Amino acid sequence: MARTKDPAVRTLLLERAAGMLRERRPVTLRGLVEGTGVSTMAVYTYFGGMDGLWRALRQEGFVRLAARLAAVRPTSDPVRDLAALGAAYLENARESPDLYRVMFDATFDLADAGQADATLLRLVREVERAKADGRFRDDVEARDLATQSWMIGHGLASLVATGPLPPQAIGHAVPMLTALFTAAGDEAGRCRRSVQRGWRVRHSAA
Amino acid sequence: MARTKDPAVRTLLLERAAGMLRERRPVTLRGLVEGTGVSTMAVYTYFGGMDGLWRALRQEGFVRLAARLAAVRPTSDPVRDLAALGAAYLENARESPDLYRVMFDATFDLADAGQADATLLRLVREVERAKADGRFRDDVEARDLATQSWMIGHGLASLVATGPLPPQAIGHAVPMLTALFTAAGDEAGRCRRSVQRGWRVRHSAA
DNA sequence: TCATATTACATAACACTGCTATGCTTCGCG
DNA sequence: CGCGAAGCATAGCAGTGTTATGTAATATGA
Repeated sequence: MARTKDPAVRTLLLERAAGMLRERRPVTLRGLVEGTGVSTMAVYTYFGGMDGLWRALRQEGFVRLAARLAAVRPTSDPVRDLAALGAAYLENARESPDLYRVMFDATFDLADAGQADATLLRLVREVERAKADGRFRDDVEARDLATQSWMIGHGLASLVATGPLPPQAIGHAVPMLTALFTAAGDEAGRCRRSVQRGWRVRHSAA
Repeated sequence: MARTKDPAVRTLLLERAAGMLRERRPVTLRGLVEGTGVSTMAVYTYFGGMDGLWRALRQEGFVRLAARLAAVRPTSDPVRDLAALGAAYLENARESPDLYRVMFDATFDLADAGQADATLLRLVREVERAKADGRFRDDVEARDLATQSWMIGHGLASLVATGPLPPQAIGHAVPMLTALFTAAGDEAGRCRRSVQRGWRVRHSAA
């Protein structure tokens, strides 16, 4: 029909926006396109406006998060893997706290809800695997326990990313997840070892 | 020295800003003073600018939260009271979710940190009372357990206020707090009953 | 008591924001 | 081919927070 869009411009703008976010510079329309050679209108042709850019940025954040969770290789210990997923979640939030805040500050879009649901599904699967292994009681609703794990992760990530809690407070995740999984039926000592092992994988190098 | 400030104007603006926030209207400088008879400069003489207004609004939010927590009358069961504090916290967040978001969205100020610390102190005291009653183990750090309770409350309040989780998800607090307090040493059945009792006080009427 | 200085406040302008209207250019497709 | 639709640059508009300037009111010291 007519001149076609260049996908490179889209990723360029997205990358640049993420960079400005990381450097704590205000992400503004004119500041975004400055120096790139493209005009302010590009933001409208590719994102439909600044709202669309923020939406795309949130989606990008969820994609990165999903990649992080996918990189957690399952072992023979599903409870360990649950803790490893939590560690990956928090590591991701700690590395780009501003992006994390963008993901959860604005009121949720339907597209965001889908992305968030996909990441939650990863946790649900792991809980189900733990149930199949007899680690959790049969009456434990996988989705409930996954949601509760998420809430712990988000509460921690949010309070650290926003400022009220110092970064080292992330360590609170270990006893909290242990308490949650033990209450779900796992044997206390074994649970603690599993959680600590899953946690260390991600947080020992840092 | 000169003309003196009228404190009524300050509270008027603050009240009006809270109202606009509640009605989900954008809180803007000109929109704030429109119809009040006062000029835009009033915001600068009383708050030093919009940033100051937001700061005052956050502080107001913490004052309301503190009042809510103070309204929780201690009983002979400190674990029940801990749950009641959590319920009050979440009730407050649910009643004015936008104010809650304002309190925790922006990066923390020192003044906000002080306010937040004061509310946390209420939890610490309650945990210490439970320890004195022998409900929790002696090696439990009161401040740690209080912080963890807060994280659960905030994670829940944040995810509900922002949108990813539906309001009924607030019920997750009961099993989570039970798991946390049980892990701290409280006897499982008794803990569950205490938490449920403390929770019901606030959430049965709603 | 009264002059003075200081403060509150109103008006208007400024720099910035996101956005849109208007052309021009460019290329896909019949 | 050529026509028309889409990308895209320019400029302008409405809105934002902020600041400069002038004026009126009033606490304070003599």
